[in-house]
Amino acid sequence: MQRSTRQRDAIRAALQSARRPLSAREILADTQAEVASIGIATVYRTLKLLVDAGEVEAVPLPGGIPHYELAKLGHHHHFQCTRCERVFDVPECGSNLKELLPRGFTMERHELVLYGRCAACAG
Amino acid sequence: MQRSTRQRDAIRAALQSARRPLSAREILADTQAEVASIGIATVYRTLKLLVDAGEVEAVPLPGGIPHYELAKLGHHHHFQCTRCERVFDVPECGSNLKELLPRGFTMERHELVLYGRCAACAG
DNA sequence: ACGATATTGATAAATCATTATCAACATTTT
DNA sequence: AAAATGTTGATAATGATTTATCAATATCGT
Repeated sequence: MQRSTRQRDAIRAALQSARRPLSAREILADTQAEVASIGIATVYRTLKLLVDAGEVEAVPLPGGIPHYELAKLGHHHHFQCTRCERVFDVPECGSNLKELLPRGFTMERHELVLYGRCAACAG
Repeated sequence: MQRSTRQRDAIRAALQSARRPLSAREILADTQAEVASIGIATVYRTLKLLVDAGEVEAVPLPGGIPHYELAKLGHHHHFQCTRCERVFDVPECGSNLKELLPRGFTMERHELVLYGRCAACAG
């Protein structure tokens, strides 16, 4: 049976309050304020648990490590700051991507990642 | 001074005839027809050379390894087949992505990758 | 509170793409 | 052709993320 632990609560809370996708290391850093002894293994284990439960989704990034965010945010895309490397959510792009496909190809999903400077790093 | 070798010619030829981005391993496999003894180190070394020379561009993929294609193909996007993993080019999407940015963010570039079945795998 | 057992944390190990090493070899220059 | 040196290929090493191990600990049902 699955148990409720301070570590798991802290990881869920970190994902909820960040309002942006976090890497495993970011989650570790954020949760250490709540559970000082937490280790990286627990972060990875819990992320796997939450992803398998459908509570969290992995965000794959071109040339980067996966980030994680709460599932059920609706379809949207991501922005990664080229200076601080943080990832942010941006709204869906709306264009009809299926029109781009060569004949005979079928589309299941798409990933769009914008790169640039976030507000904090733009100055 | 830089020398012309069978290996380098084979790698250039593979990238030219593929007409789609290739991974290092795909390039190795394709060039072994021409130079049976070619090794993976030579593929990586030559790719680095060609990228530095501006002749080839690396295509970063979400959750995947970089693929390589000839530079100066103009702006476009990519499609990766979820079955055979091959990557294909698709035209630029055209929508105004800057509209998606939060206030204060600036955009430098973007990566769009479509996923699905290619014509050969769709059946 | 107790017992059963799920979970944790430190760290060793696994994974895997990429790079470094270096003797053998190929190419270019003389 | 011979010398000089750039290149190759096998493989060891690297680097970085992720997973496995296992004794110690925390949680939950009784």
